[in-house]
Amino acid sequence: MYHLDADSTTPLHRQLYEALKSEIIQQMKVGDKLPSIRKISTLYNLSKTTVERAFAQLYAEGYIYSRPKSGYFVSNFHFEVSGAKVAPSTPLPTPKSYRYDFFPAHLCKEDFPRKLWKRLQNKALDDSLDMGSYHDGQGESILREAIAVYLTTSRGVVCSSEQIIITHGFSDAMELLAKLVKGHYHYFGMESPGYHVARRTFEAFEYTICNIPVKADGIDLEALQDSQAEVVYITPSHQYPTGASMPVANRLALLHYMHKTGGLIIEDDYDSELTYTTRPIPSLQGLDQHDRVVYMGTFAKSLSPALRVSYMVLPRHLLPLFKESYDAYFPRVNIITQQTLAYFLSDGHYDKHLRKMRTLNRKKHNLMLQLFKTHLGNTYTILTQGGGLAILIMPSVPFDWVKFKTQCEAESIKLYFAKERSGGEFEALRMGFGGFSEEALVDAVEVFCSIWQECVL
Amino acid sequence: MYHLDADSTTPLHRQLYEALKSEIIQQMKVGDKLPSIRKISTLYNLSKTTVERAFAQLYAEGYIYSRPKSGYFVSNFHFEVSGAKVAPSTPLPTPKSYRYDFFPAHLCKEDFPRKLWKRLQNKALDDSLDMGSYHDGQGESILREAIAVYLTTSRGVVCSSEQIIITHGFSDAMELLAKLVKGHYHYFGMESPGYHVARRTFEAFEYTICNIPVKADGIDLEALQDSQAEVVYITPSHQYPTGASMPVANRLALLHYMHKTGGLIIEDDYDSELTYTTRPIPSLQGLDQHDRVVYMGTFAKSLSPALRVSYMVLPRHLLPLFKESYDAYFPRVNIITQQTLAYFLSDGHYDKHLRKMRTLNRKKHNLMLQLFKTHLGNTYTILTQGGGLAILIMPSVPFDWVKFKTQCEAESIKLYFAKERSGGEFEALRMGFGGFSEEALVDAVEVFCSIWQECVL
DNA sequence: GGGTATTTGTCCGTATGTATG
DNA sequence: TCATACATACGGACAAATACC
Repeated sequence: MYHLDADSTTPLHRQLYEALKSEIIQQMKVGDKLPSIRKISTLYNLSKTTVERAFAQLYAEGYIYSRPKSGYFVSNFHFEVSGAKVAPSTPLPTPKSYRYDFFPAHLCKEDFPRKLWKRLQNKALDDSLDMGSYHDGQGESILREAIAVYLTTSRGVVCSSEQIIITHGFSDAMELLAKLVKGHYHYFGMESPGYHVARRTFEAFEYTICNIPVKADGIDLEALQDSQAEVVYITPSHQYPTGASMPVANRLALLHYMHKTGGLIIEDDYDSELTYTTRPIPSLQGLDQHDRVVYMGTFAKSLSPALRVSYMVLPRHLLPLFKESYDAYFPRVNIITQQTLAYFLSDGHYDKHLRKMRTLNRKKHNLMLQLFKTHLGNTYTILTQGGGLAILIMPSVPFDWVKFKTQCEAESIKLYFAKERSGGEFEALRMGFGGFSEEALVDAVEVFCSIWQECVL
Repeated sequence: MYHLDADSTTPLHRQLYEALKSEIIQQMKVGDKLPSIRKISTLYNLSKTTVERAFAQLYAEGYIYSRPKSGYFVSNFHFEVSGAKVAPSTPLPTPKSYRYDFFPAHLCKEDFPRKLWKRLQNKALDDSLDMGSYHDGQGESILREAIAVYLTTSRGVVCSSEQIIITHGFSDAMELLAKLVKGHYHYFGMESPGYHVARRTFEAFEYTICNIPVKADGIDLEALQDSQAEVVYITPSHQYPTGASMPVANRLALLHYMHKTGGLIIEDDYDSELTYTTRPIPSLQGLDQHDRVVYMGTFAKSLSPALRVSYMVLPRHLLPLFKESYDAYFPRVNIITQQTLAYFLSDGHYDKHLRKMRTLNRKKHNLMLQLFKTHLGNTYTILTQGGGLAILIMPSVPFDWVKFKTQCEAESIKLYFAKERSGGEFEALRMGFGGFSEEALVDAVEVFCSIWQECVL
């Protein structure tokens, strides 16, 4: 006899379903006949449909089966009653939040064009944007067109929109590429030191990694030619993390070599928009005459890392392969975002925004340099400057790294190291300035510098 | 002698830079000395800084180098003059657009809650959302909380927010998982027939694929146990594409087997929200007592495929592995979208929307069934119904498939086949109704039916 | 063992309160 | 405020299986 409450908020058929289910699990055996619908309906004073509905649900889930005009019976299943519950998982570490976070790729939240973006995204959602369909997996063509125009005029990239693929970040683009040329290439040349995300992506797809040293003028071409690398990843404008810029001579030599060997160059142009002393250096892709370059760019550094939009420009000869293999129906970025960004670009807002960001960040960049000069005397060397969102710095005198790390942790300063040697000895710090306002930057750097001074031996 | 136009919109230093660059490339040799800054400035009546700036840019790009107090000289580079231009790429096929597209996963564009979404996304962008930072790579915690609540109450999934990962689509989730458990498992069990995207993802990561046949009650458990599969992908609520529902008995047996062997079950609950005859069947994950299930869900079928938001619920024992390996700073979905969706869920809009969508789609589902009955007589068999966004149909009489395909193409009808045999013989059609309005559906199905009738032999 | 009354699942139309727009 | 839509619940009609005489 079950207890059914007509006044409850849970409907009667639901209550009956639960009651029957637990009875079936606990009391009944396979093949047992359930009371007929009519019996239950009269017994509990319910409508037949109500009972019917409870039965239908039990049937749909496979607890019972019906023999028409005969009755419902318990299906053939066995519920484990053994107590063994889910193993208690090891407690997860909660990420600490820091007072001063020198993350080398943060932007200042005030610098994002909120109001404008709001207007544009409202407009995007108005314009009969079809939210019911799968769109072009390569990205909205209106956005790809806008990016093609930008790249051609501002970055010297030679391309058309059909070569562009919209991705949700740099690593997404790298994964796509790694998947695309898998089987065609096996050796992946990587700047060393270089951006670990690039290395890891190709590692995951089981390419053999060739580490090529980086010199003052970028990747070492002789070492590259001595290696087996077929696909080589480079950051020619502003090498990550050393900041080296690759001169035209090397660019041309690299292009020539890759043309000769049939290899591929991945040009990661991650922060080319942010140069503070000269105009941005035109892309390597623009010098390419033999279709050997995959160009990668992003809006993370110049507009917002939270938007999650990057892009990749494929060389033309890879397009047929791409069209064959990609999922035409699965875009990698939200359509509203794509449409909004397209407006942002084609209405000329992006150019304005870039100029503004360059000025703002140049100020902070110079401010940080100034602060180091004032507070650190001659105990340090600057390795990288003149662009991006961070300055690379290392001690030029004996230095107590261990104490330094502990102290910074104690003062809630989050640091980012450019290179970590096995012995726990650190070579350089990537000091990001983008995430701070000017006042906050002064504050943070001064705390940092006072600890630094204490650790000079 | 260059022509410099002071009235032009392009700045003078830029004009000079271009002029010098082309002269260097075309006329000069390595080591040649450039005219001094002063000489040029007097010759063209320019300020020294203007000339300096042009030189600085050429220097930054590596065309020239400076010997202090001596002059600027042409760097050691060689520009290819050989004509070999970019190979003309093979012309790409432009995707045809169809008059009647029976894509089995489209929704009706009018059904997306535009106004509400606009309001919520404006609110999201107001609420001091930090667009300057990288956010939680696992997904915004507020969204994960909201999804956890929904899954627990509506889908019978037992989970907390820390188990949830926000992805930009189903295949994204599958890729993450394939990468995560790589090395731990090697054999991937796949429903056959089944969703090819799932198979392909694990193939790309070099798992060995075991195809397990599907019977009327879902995947064949005996065949599974005879195979080597360690990780098995299933769609228990509504098998893709056959529509089979897995009874409790089989669910429990599968869970037991996977517990015994230490394997993993991937439960793809892609369209569980859309059931038209019964309430949604509770998830298999909820029956799991031994932490063996990875649950996958999506907003593509119920809200919008263009939003690009799906999610995955990891079993607890995989969390430490995940935390170690994932990129903490790279969310896979735009933060504004995540925040907006979080509001949509936690304010109760999603539940309402689901009810509405269920009703709308049920109508279209029934309408399509009715139209088939009226126009096709007894020449067909329905294989799947009662849920989702498509009905599976096949001829029950001899049928001229070749003529049918040609005719449909001629009438601009886009069809989707559930299974394509090697010989070009087709077994069943997946007829999507979600993308049509009711009127459009009547129109489309009638055209379809008239062609069908002509092809009955 | 065959006819009949009864039981049974199934299908269909309908009323009511609540929530939505 | 009002009209509509929807989930819930009700009862009758039908036909097949079953039980009984």
